[in-house]
Amino acid sequence: MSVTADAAEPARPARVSGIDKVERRRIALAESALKTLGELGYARTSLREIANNSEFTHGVVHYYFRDKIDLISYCVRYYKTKCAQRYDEVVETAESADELAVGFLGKMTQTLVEETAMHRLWYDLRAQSMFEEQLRADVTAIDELLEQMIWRILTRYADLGGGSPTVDSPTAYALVDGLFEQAVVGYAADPDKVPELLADRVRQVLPKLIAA
Amino acid sequence: MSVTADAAEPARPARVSGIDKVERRRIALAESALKTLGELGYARTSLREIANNSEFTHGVVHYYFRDKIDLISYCVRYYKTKCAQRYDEVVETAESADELAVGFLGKMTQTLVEETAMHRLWYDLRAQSMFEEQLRADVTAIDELLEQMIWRILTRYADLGGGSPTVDSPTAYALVDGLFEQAVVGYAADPDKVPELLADRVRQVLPKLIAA
DNA sequence: GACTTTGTTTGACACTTGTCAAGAAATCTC
DNA sequence: GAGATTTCTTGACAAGTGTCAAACAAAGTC
Repeated sequence: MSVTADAAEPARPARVSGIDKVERRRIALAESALKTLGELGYARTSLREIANNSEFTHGVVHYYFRDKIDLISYCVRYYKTKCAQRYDEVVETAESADELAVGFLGKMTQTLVEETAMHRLWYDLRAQSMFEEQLRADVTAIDELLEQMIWRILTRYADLGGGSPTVDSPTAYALVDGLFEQAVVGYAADPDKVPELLADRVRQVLPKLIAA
Repeated sequence: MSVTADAAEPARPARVSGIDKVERRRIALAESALKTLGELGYARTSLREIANNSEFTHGVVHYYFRDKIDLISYCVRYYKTKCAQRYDEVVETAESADELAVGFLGKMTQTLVEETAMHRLWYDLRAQSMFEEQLRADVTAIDELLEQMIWRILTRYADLGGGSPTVDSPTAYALVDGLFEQAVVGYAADPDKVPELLADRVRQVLPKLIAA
């Protein structure tokens, strides 16, 4: 799936390198926008603020994106491609249930700490999607992606342990996501001990979701 | 605990009925504001919009609340008092684990359907609290309240079943909350079947959280 | 009934927002 | 290098925001 947004397309000749350049600009703008969005949240982020925190002017933003929703939507889709395969390596290399659990928990706490802003933004945007239908499609797409990710981990974990999951995929995702969101919210208020607590809790819960 | 907000207090003589009236106005404004907030979400709700959807003018809002944050904060605290004892009756009257589970699930799906807007708002505000420190104290207070609520249910459920919980209180809350938030988000996109799915999933998970 | 306090309306302020358009600058094409 | 095209800057617009203050109405006090 392409991350190309159907933005305002100024009549452009068939020049491939030019299209690439446009796409690179869009990505650069999206990355800058994501940084600002992650810090300020959806509500307090304006196009001008995004432009100020970037090397571009606010006019450029409107040149590459039709409007604000178009930009945010593009950002969300771009972001999606980054968090999809976060745990894939762990899933593939682990040779025992324990090893998988440890690797998973490690990556989980790592991304909690290192990409807090992105996770904050994700939960913000998911909440916004309940009020703004235009965000809904992109948000549910990411949600499905994350659900599949958790499901891959859980089924592999069950396989390695010689068992099988006792909950379905959406349930497993909701449970793990509940723990993770709790950690993200708690981390914003006071980072101390939150990663360890998250790891402990997920470690406690995982075995309850499979049976021999 | 009082829901009195430390708003702008115009020098007021010791007239008790007057204080009550002020408090009643605040509550009326808060209720009106909550209705608008629940529909539009935090980001898109302005003081004027709140005033328009009420019987008051926008000046009155500022007369009873110092500023926007003061109003929202008051609303959140007021809201808290309403969801605290939602399941208390069920917990007290249930005489078997099954009866408790059925009652709990019933109330849960009921509030999901009947108070969708409030739940949407709650998840929105919790996300906002990650960006706005002024909301944090009120949000964590509610989170603790909800956690205690879930814990009361789970321990009673375990008691009635002759067992005891196998997870601690924050974990239990995160798990149930994850399922509930999934339902709220899903309900906003497409209400069909969501309540039943929620009930099914919680029913599946509950037994996994206790052991004989 | 005059007077003070309390409550409400109205209109204004300074500011930010998204959006756009006109033109300058850079880049490409021949 | 001339001319066409793409990219970017700048400034403006209308609309909406939170906040506030002055005028007005209501109610309570003596």
